Amino acid sequence: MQITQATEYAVRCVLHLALSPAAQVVSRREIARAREIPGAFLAKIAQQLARAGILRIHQGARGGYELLIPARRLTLLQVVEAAEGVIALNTCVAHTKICTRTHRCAAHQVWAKAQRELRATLAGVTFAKLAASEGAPARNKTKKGK
Amino acid sequence: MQITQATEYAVRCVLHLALSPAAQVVSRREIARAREIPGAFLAKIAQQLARAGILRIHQGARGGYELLIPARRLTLLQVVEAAEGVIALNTCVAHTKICTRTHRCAAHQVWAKAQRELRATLAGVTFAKLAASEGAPARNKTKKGK
DNA sequence: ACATATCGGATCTTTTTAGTCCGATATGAA
DNA sequence: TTCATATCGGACTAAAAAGATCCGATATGT
Repeated sequence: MQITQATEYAVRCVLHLALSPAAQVVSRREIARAREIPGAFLAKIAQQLARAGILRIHQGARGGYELLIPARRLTLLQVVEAAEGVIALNTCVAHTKICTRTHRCAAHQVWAKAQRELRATLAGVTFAKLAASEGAPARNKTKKGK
Repeated sequence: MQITQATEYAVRCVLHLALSPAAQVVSRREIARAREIPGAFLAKIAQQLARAGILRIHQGARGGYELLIPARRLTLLQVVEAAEGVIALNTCVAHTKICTRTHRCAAHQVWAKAQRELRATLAGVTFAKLAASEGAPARNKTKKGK
C-alpha cells in the first residue's frame, strides 16, 4: 500500500530535470548527487522512464538524461506508473479483464473507485506545479490565482 | 501500491460475519471454506482484527469469531488498517513526525492529499453497504435513491 | 583512438508477504 | 472430570518483491 523507493527516486529525478533549463542533458551523476539517489539504481529507473517516453538517455561522453515531455504536460501519474506499473489497489482490479470473483466480490466497486480517485489526484499534478513549489520554498501559500 | 492478500482475506472474513445473523459466533473453518481463505492464515488475520476490537474470538468447542462492531458502524477503512497498518502512500507521510526532506519534498503535499482521499473513500463504505450489495446480486443498478 | 558515461542483463541481499506447524489453552458435552 | 473440539499465538519456512550493485558492451565527444 505504499509507493516503492524506486518511484520516489523517479519523481525526484524528473523533478530535477524539470528544474533544469529545458531540453538540457543532465548527467546521471549530477542528478544522483543532488537528489540523493544511488547512482547505479538511478540508471535502472531511468531506463524505465525512457521506455515510457518520459526522458531520453544520451550515452557516451557528456551523456545523461533529457526530459522529453514539457513539465507543464507531464503529470505525477505518468511518472509513478512508469516506475511502478499501472496503479491497482487490488489484484482483482488490476487486469481490466473479468476476474472470476468480480461478480461476487462486494468490495470490488470500492477498490475501483478508490483507484480512480488516486489516479485522478496524481494526474492533476504536473511537474511544472511541483517545480514551482520547490523553486519557491513555499512560505505559506505561494499560490497565484490558480 | 497494492493491498496485501491478508487484507483481502480480512475483508472477506468480516463481510462473511456481517452477512450472518448478528452477534453470532461463526467457526473459522466455515468462514475459511466459504470465503476460500487458508484456515491457518485466517487464524492469524483474525487475531489482528481481534486486537483492533473488530471481532471477538471464542476459543474451545463451538468456538469461532463474532463481530463486535455492528456492520452499519464498521467501515472498510477500519478493517483495512487493522490488517495493513495505517495507510501511508509514501514513507515521508507515514510517521506524522517531521521527515528531514519534508520541507524540500515538493511531492509531499500530493502524497498527503491522495492519502487523505483514499482513507476518506474507504471510510465512506460500511460493511452494511457491502453486505447489501453482496446479498442483492446487483443486476445492473440495484441502487435505490443514493 | 581514448576517456567518459550510459546500457542492460545478471547477480546479490534484505525485507515483506504468505502461509504452515505445533504445543498450549479454553470450552461444551458426555 | 474427561475428552473431543477448536482457537491461541509464537516460531518457523518459502517465495516473491524491493533495493541495490556489478560488469562487459556500447555509444560519443574531443
